[in-house]
Amino acid sequence: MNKRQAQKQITREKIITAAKQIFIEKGIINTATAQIAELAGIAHGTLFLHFPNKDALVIELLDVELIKFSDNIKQLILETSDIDKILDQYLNLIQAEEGFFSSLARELPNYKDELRRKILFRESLMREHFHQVIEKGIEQNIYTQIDIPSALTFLFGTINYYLSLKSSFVHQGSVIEKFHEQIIDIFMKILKK
Amino acid sequence: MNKRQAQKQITREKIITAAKQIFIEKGIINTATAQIAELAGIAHGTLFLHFPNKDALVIELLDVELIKFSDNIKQLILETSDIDKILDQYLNLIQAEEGFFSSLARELPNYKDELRRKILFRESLMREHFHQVIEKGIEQNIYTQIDIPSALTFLFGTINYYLSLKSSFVHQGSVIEKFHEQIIDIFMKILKK
Amino acid sequence: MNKRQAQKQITREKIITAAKQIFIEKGIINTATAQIAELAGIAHGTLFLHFPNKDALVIELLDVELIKFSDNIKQLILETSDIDKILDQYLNLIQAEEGFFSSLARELPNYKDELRRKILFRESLMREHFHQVIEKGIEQNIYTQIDIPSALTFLFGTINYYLSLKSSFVHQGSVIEKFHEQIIDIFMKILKK
Amino acid sequence: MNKRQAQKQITREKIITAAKQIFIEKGIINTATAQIAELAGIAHGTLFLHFPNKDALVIELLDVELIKFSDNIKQLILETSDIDKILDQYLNLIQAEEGFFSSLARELPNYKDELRRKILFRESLMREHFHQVIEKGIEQNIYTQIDIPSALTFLFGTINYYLSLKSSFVHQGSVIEKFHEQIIDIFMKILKK
DNA sequence: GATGAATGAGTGTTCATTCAT
DNA sequence: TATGAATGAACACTCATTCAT
Repeated sequence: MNKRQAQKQITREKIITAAKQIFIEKGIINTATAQIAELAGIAHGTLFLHFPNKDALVIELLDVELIKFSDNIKQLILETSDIDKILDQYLNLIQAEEGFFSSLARELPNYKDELRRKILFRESLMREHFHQVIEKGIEQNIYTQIDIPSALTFLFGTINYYLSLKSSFVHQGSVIEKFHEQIIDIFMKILKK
Repeated sequence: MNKRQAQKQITREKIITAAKQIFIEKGIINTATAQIAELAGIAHGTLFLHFPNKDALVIELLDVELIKFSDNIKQLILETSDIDKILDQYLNLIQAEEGFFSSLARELPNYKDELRRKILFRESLMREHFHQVIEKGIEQNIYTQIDIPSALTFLFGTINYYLSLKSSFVHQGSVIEKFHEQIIDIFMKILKK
Repeated sequence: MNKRQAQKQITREKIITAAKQIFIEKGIINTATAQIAELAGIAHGTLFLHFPNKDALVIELLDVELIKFSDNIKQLILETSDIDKILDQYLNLIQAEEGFFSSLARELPNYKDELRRKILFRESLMREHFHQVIEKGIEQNIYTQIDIPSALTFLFGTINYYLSLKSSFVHQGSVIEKFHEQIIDIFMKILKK
Repeated sequence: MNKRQAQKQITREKIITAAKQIFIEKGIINTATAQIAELAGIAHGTLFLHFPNKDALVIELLDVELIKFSDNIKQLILETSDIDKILDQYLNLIQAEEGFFSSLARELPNYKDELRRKILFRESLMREHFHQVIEKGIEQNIYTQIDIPSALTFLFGTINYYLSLKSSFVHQGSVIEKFHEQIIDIFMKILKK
């Protein structure tokens, strides 16, 4: 990569970084592109040189984060097949980026169809991982016969609920940390024979 | 109430009715106050005579609906103490106003603190009702010893999740209807001894 | 009309007047709506209260002027049936609003289809008047047998050409005045037996 | 010319070619320089290495074309001195590049003074050719005594009118072809004794 | 000579709120 | 009490031109 390309990459990352920071602090929907540019330390127009429109920036921002997250999860599942350990690590990963996931949970229902579908597709990949592990557990007679998709919606729905209303559950600190054990307990209760 | 007050009341109700209709169709956040006024058949300025600002209108709108809903729930609980029957009826009530609750679930996380707190307070009253019934069940050795608040968050969180992402779960028709049985099944599983 | 309506009408006219002035000075296409509002002495947003968008303002502006003009022409044609006298008066009328017609000739080809069609429809009404008078003259054996539409296109085309390139034909003053006689002479030559 | 100069010349021609294509398709005024560069297959900045600004590019583009055209006309006039034959050929030449001349007629009135003057100077050379032929015809008593400049303005004005409003006269195909005969007929009528 | 990333002023349009009528 | 015209800051996006590489 020559200096030109490197510089471009840096600018692009400055935009993503600024956008992520704002996304976490107050959400992207109600943030002007001019503000993002200002925080990134670039001209307003420059933003549109790197992203054709605001939506594309949001997609990129979310994609980058969610792929990182997804890779971590895959790794996680290779290491163990104990649902409670996986779930424990999963919650730790969310907690590490809780600001991000909290914003995502809040804004997701308001995204345009295409964008929402994209994000939910990533989530469905994650569900897939969990699904397989639980399925194996059922075959091995560790867990009860259960409608796995419904059980997972309970799990993801609950986590989503905590995240989206985070500021109502905790004044500061992490919601996920606070309810970490309860989430695991209840979910394991659902799986129990 | 004299004639003037009566007239004022009528106008106020026209606004609330119009706002509710729009709230259900497309949410209030992305609706201009001018549109609400137009649908209500009043002048734009009149709206601000009855509500100091847009937020106050939203508060009022939600309060009216949620109180109605809450009253129904209270009634419900007096009639039976079977959690599955209560839950069944509870889901029916939500389904009857699914457009409303779907919009609420989508918009709630984006409301300003005060408004969100108000709404969640109403929800907490509902939790209270469920809490008592479950507690009694535990005492009577029908249900297992469990952290009731956490279990309820699973319940409300899941319902909220279905509602807020309704359009991703069903193309038309009711999400709650579609997942009615699963919700009850999983929740009863949580309570089971 | 009450005071409210009167005030609204005044504002509307302020916008039209400002728009017309700018239209004459430099054309509307390359003028920002903000500049029109500023010249009109109103807030930028107010402009869009009176016209849903810039195009609608242009349409209104042109319609008002062209209807005035058209009415004058109708009157003219009732008074005489001598083509040279009618043409003489026609050119006087254009000259009286030469700035306007010069801008119109310059911008017309660049308008969007619908708007251009609207304007050209007004012009076609004018052609109609001329057509009838010439036709009568031919029947009365005063003018030669000729393809009237083509002859009129020569007339309107030429006037349009002078107007659209006005600043290339005269440094100041009126183009139409300068070429008044030549236009009539050549056109009468076309009609001559 | 060394290799470097040759390369420069090639790039310059790529730009002109691309610009001409766009000029014909949709006019230059409403086309971004970036698009021209893209079509030319060069970097955006390179364009400004060859032309100090957008206007200079337009000047060059038009100059190249108009000189070609002018040379054709000169040739034409050497071959015959019948005005109707010259005019016939002249219209054929315009028709062969009708897209170009239509764009020119539409945009010309909106060019800045200097540019417009330059273009009109080329046109005046053409007028000169016609002028001489007609003058000779008058001396030879073939045509009537007439104000030649005015007559020519009728001719050029009319052609310009057809070209600038081309899309209003024909949906597809050539305006000039459609009105070819009428233009000649009327113009010959003007010259007739 | 060629590149292409960066600039920043400018565009038409929206909308919660105010206030004279 | 009701009206609705007016406000003006805010928005996403464009584009001719510059300049470090």
